[in-house]
Amino acid sequence: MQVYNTQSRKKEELIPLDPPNIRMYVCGPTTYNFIHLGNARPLVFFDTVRRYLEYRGYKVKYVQNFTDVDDKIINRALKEGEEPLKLASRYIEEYFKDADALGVRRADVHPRVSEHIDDIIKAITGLIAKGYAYVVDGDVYYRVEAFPGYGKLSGRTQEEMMAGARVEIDERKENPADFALWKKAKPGEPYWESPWGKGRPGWHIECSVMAVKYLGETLDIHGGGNDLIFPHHENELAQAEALTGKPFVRYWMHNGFITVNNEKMSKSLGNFFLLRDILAKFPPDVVRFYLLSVHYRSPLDFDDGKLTEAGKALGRLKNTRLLACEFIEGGRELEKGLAQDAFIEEVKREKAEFIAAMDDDFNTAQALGHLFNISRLLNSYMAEADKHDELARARVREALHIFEELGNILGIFMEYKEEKEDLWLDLAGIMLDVRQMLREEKNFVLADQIRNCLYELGIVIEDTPEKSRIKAENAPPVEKVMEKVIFIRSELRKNKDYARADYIRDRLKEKNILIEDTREGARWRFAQI
RNA sequence: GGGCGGGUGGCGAAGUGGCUAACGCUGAGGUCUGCAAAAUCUCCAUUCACCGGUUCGAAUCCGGUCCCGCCCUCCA
Repeated sequence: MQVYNTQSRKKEELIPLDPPNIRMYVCGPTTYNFIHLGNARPLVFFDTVRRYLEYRGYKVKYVQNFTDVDDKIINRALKEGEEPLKLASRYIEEYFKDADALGVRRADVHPRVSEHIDDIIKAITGLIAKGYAYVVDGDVYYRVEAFPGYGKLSGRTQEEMMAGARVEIDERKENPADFALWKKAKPGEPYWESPWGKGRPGWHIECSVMAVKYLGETLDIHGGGNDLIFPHHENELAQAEALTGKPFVRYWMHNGFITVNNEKMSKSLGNFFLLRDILAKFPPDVVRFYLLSVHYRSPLDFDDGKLTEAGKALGRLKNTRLLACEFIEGGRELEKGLAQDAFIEEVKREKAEFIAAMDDDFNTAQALGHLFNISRLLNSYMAEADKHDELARARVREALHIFEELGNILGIFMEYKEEKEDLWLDLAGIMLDVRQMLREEKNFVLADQIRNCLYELGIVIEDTPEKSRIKAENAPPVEKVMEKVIFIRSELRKNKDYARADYIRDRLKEKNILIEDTREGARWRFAQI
């Protein structure tokens, strides 16, 4: 496998320190708000990396931190009159709601800064002892000059950084590039006791400490957004290597930014999208699919139109899955080997190419292309094949198995909570049955009226030789569906088709719905039990 | 100012020396269908920002020009 390493700026063969183990650390959010789309990209991408590495036989230990001690949290807590740590922990819970929705698996460890203050103090003490840090009036700074490799990740020299530096110069620092390991607490701020007085950790030290604590002195993969390269990861590296004397990370991976109308997403521009708001408009699998449809190192532009398009594209894949499931329904499992033929061979070729694409620096966009190819192969095969042929079913079963296996690496085949029990489906089913009767007696006018009624509710009917199927993006409210049912029944009565009108009434009764005909029209209610 | 990355069809987006430049969306036509929908088939870039160069051969390598994004400040 090839992995692009930010530090060397080229793709390198992935060789873990201790195969088959892979130790992976990804920087998690600072929890002072709901996460936004920009947070979602690394989440989904590195979750996919993890799934793929596991698929390839690696044993992955995955750690993702929460920064729950930070100036932004303190400021926000101050405004809202809440305890900073409580606020942070509240948003950690909210974080999990969003991440779960996107199908992001929980990390093996989710360490929090607030629970590692002792480790951090120990690390800072060690850095001071080794001459890599110094104390100034309750603050502790990292001595950049003492670490010769400083700048090797972001690829810049200290002189270069000086050139365009906009950092205000703190006269107490030995060198303007020195950064805080420990910050003295101002009045009213939360603090922990330390050898240097009351204070809290600086921004970068927590990751070095927690990564080493849970994964060892050398990680295989360390990931995060592009913007973390400098200063965050540069500083993490400087701290960790100064302390351990070992290489901190073998492969640095960074994802590109999300833009909105080709502008960086930022609060000042007012083009900030909370994941929560997006998930209110689009299903989570569509969001996940969209994030993976562009190579992770490229910028990804966001707008509703693009997500709508992604929804259609993903719909193709999901439809294939549905068709294939229908095709193999009820069939027996055939022995392997029997099913081999040119079709299966082609599917396997696409699978091999999918894997080749993922092996090449996790090229999810290209991998998706091969998934679409399998989709087309399957659809074509099913269109030609006889679903009563056991052999054909066995082949479809095998192809579907491959299709789902690959889709699950990307995490785009989410199982929605079962809607089978939903009342609207029963109601639509009754309508469908009535429509079928009407079609059989060639009453297409009314049959089409039923289809249109359902369509207005967002329910699509597709007729096949065997049966008709119902699809809906979102479950329509029962009241709306009942409105249509009553309307159709009244049309039937107008046509003096009382048998069918009664049929509807009887079927509804089975579902505990009573119809009462009045002079003004019918009304309905749930039967008392 | 310094550093990094990028400009591919109507749109999105892969491809980094040689197969017909993937794949998705959109559009056109055909098959299927009572009609639809879904599915399927065919078509839609002689061309990869521009100009030079290297090479038998370049979207892909080199040089230059123009444009865009990101980092250098909290940020995923």
